[in-house]
Amino acid sequence: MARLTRRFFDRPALRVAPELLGCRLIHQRGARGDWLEARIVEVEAYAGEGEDPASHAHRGPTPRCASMFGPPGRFYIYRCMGLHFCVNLVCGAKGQGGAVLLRAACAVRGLPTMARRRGGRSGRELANGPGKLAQAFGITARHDGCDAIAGALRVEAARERPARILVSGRVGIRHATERPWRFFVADDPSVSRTSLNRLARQP
DNA sequence: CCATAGATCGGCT
DNA sequence: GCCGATCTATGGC
Repeated sequence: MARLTRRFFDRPALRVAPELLGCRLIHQRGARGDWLEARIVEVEAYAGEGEDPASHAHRGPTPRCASMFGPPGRFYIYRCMGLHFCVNLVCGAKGQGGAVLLRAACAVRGLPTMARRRGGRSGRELANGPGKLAQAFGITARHDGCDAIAGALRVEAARERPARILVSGRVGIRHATERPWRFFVADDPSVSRTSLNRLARQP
């Protein structure tokens, strides 16, 4: 077990985000159930209330983003475009509203279950996007607000730090509010494919 | 390879 | 009403 600490998440999302690369997203379903595990390869930071126009927390708490304002180290899960779910980790002190979006991961354990949930896809296609990652893990709104440190669904510390990390703008954010807050593992096939990848730089 | 339509929900212009 | 922290299927080059 390589548990993360509450303190790890009790920092600005921008600081936590790059350190989540290489960490493991794990979904342990009962003593005899499946063990799903994936190495996180792409994340985005979103700041709290009043700091970041692209963040759901920008204008303060709403019913949807209430868990962003809860204690750090828990999940903020929301439905995107009416269809998919996106998985975030709450960062910073309680009441601030910061979070890191998990955008992509490389599946390392429980591949058959993920493949079934992903309609028979395999390899990098299992979790190379925010909605795909949530689908592969079976994550829905019922995980919103759940503990991400010791729960059945959780994040564990990295065994090895990624060799090279790159930064780019966040995907799908309007130019006026754009910030270089997307972090991903260089040359990793499980990173989502976007034109921003070519423009990425060293942190 | 690239562009686009459609699914469908919460929050705000 | 409209737009968005998305993905897939489809059609064109």
